[in-house]
Amino acid sequence: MDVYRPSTTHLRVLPRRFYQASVLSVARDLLGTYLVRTVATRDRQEPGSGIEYRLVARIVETEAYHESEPASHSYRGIRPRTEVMFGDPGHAYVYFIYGMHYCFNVVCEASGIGSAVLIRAVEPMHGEAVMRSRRPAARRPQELTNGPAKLAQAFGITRDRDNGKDLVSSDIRICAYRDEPAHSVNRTGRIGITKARDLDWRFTIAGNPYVSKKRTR
DNA sequence: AGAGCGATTGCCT
DNA sequence: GGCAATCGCTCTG
Repeated sequence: MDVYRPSTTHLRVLPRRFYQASVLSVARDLLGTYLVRTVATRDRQEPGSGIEYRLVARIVETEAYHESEPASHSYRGIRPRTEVMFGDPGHAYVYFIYGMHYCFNVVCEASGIGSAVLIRAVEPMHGEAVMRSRRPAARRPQELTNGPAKLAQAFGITRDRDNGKDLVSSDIRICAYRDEPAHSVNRTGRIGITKARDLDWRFTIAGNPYVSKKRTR
């Protein structure tokens, strides 16, 4: 049996309207879509000749955040850091946490409403070699991308470089795959937060080995 | 101005 | 399971 590896040519970029919906439905619907980073390099032998490669991974775990609940960065209103959460849907919100990690989010709902979906885990499909080189601490394949800061590292996502980027047209995009198989969704409480613990706003693809480990606490 | 802490990870026992 | 790393953001005074 062949390894399941979607062809890059059969990935189509999700349109703006996909993101202009309730944060909970977007968080659920992002499962089974593909995070794609296109990297342009320069050929050493022939300067000027364009070479590019792609990092592709399937989204398997998400969490919703909304201005109406205190666990969200947007709860305190518009600030320099949270400005993009209140901006147009379909853009990247990247924040810096614990003095050393970045996390990648997708802005959704209408402009003016502060909401975003945190991408917590993805399953690599293309470009594993590059991801491994960026994640030397990873012992097992799952450790490449089974956590929000891990996948940001694997994809080279940082605040300076990527915060505010348009996911419809920039070098970071999210795509649907034509022949993506159906999956079942689990819904649980969010990980690592202390506020609004009662909300089941975390979505995972049931049984996927790249779903992040749940830590006690 | 300063304290306290966070949507995490990796190393140690 | 415990805990250090490391700094931007928020709140308090």
